Amino acid sequence: MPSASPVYAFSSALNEPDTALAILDKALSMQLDLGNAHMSAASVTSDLSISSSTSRGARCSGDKISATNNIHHNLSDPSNQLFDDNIFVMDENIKVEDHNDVLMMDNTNLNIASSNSSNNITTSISNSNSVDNISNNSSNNYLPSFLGNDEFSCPTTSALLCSSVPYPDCSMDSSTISYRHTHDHLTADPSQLGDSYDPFKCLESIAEQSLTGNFTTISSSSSLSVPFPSSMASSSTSSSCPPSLSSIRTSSSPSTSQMCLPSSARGAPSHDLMALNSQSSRVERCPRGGNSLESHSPSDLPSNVNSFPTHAGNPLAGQMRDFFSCPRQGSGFDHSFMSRDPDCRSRGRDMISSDSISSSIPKSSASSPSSSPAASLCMYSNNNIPINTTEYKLKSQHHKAGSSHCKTSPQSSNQRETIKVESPFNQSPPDCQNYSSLSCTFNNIGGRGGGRSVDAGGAVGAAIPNQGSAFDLEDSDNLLSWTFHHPDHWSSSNVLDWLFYLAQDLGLDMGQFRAEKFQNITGRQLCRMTQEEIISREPKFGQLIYQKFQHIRTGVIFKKPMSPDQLPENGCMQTMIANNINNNSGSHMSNPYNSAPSSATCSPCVQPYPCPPTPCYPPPGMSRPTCGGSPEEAFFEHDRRSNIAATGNIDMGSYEFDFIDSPCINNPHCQDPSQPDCSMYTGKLPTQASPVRTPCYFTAPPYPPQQQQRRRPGRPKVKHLVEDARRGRDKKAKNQHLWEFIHETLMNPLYNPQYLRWENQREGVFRFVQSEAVAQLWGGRKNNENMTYEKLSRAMRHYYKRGILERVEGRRLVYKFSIKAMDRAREKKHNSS
DNA sequence: GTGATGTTTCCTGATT
DNA sequence: AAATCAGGAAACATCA
Repeated sequence: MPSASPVYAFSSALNEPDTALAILDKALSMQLDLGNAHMSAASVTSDLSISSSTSRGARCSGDKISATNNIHHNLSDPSNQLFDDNIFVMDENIKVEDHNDVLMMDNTNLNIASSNSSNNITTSISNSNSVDNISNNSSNNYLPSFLGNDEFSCPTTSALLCSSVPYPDCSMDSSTISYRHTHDHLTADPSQLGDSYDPFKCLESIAEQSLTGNFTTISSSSSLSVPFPSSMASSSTSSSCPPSLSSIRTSSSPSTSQMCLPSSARGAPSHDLMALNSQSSRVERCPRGGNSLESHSPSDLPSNVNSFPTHAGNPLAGQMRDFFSCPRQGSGFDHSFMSRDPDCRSRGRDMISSDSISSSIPKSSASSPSSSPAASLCMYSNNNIPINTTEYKLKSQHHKAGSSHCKTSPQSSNQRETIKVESPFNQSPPDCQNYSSLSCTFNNIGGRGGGRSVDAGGAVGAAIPNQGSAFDLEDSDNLLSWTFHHPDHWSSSNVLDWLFYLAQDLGLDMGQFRAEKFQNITGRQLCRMTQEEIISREPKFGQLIYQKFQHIRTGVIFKKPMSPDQLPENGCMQTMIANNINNNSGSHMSNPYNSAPSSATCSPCVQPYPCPPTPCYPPPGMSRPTCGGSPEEAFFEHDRRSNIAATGNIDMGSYEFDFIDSPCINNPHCQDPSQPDCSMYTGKLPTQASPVRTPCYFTAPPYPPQQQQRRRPGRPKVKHLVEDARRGRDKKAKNQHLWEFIHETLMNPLYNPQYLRWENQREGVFRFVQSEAVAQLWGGRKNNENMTYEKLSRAMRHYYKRGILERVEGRRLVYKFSIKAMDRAREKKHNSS
């Protein structure tokens, strides 16, 4: 513990609402990532300050963990007088996105708790009522080292600079810190700034440093503890709101919870979900869902709600990501793996397999399956334009049928016939391989634009993200990626997602859950593992894992595709999902795989059945003309559906064909003209006596492995397949050159230093910090979800010849812009400004 | 339609 | 062992 109470740079400033908001505004306008600093500041100030940061500060960090820890820290320090009885704890999962310069705050679990005793300080990290337990909880990886836990992420550079919070283990060195040469107050060692320290100037300087590229790198290896000028330090104020702020009492603990709103928010309904932004936006009831902001007392918090920081950002869409800082590596346990932040996890994923990259970065916000409180934050710009409201649903509050967005579905989903197909995996584990080419879709009710609920092995239902296409879901970090594939086709990351999903659903103690033992296990491998083997990896929960996995393996249920007349008029998937949920209001909620099995057989391909590429996988008993589109047609359908999902015009009544999982794709065997016709398909179902028609297609098992034709080198021909894909794409973004994108990303404090960082900006030397994450960003820019660092790096290497990049010998992931490229980048920036 | 340019995809092999 | 690097080859995307 630090010997003296830290004086927080922003604390006193935040005690003056106008000043606080001004600072925050400034930070926001600069798109500045304050990292932990702001939250730290917010957390140690009074409720008044928190109310400011509720709307503004979250943008800066999203790292509630440090806030909590700082609260803990301060409460533990009897000399600290900064607290009174009204402490608001900003929970994690706060994301703020910046759309058109207007703040949008968006959080899955905005828990505003208050307490008048330290023991009730909410921490949904560990769900502990005891503050002391927080630091002792082994599952909490994020505590500052001065609390006795080494797993703590250092603040960002800007946070270090602008915060006087002592981070003993977070040093600045020449590779991480650049100061703008001309700023006097930053040219010196920050620790020597003393009374000259000015948070405004600090912010300004950092922003300029980040955005202008006019740097001088200096070396400093000292740990940073910027002394705050005594003149600015002051103790916290009372719990009551100052005249300039109105007060909102939160629902769960009205006696103590109080949230001070900027005066502009006065009159807003106290129990409605709000976004607070006193200066650039107003607060109103959300028009769509009517969800309420729920304030939760500590006891209200689900035990597992914050087991992982939820990455709710959407970098692929060019939006701000949340600023969760990854836990630091290197203490014997790979916390990047534990982290549900895909950025943090990407390292772990990299170690797992490159084929799991597609889910490294979410494309859409989606609540964690276990997230309980719904939150829908609505922000309005000054011109009353609603800003990209994102909703997170309560389990019981999905899109209501008949809402303005959905017409009522005439057919409730539970009336659909379901078919239970005994999984061919229900045999002893070694048999799994015999059916390895099974390509089934688990994605059969939601379709594009709809979420899904899943059952992690018959556990419980899950909240369904209401937005995003199926592909979004797969890509997102909502732990549902495994639902897209048959267990035997799970990648190692699918396995991890399932494990974490299971853990969350069952409320397993993450501190004891050794999911990392399955880090390199694919679904097939898991399929082959005996109970003993699983238990040997995970002694505590191994049996449970085994049982749940067997449940999934053997309990695959497919639903019959709906005929057109069963579809909602406008094909609103949300309606269907809502109905599905509403009609499954029992304890087992809307589980597409858990419906009562039916003896009904799958009807022949109901058009517009998206058939798999033929001649490989027509559903058994189906003729090619009905079902068999060419691979190109199938691709068109796929692409068309993607577009539909993107536009919200959802075409209904079809299964999703799992292209990703299709063993046909890139499988020379499949394109063998000698392959039997679809109807002749010989793959066997476990119950061959009563073959059923399902969207689950079989092909001859690849075992014993056949001699596969070697693929010809080069990019495969997919002529005419991308016509649809072209539509609607942002040409400008799409045509951006890779090197320009890289440079732009480097200049963006949202991604630098988290994804990319300068090694020497003046020289143009930079390094990939999270190579796959950058690749995904690039892929997002180009609407190419299959982008990998491997491919990106190939494109980068082409630049060597063209004189855009220069080789940096001996250093992995390090590249260097040529002078020519740097000049061009400068020129471009100059022209654009 | 064509060619140029800039990737993208896949590959083999080497290096770290 | 896996990630990364290097670079060939070919296909694709876009633009002029």
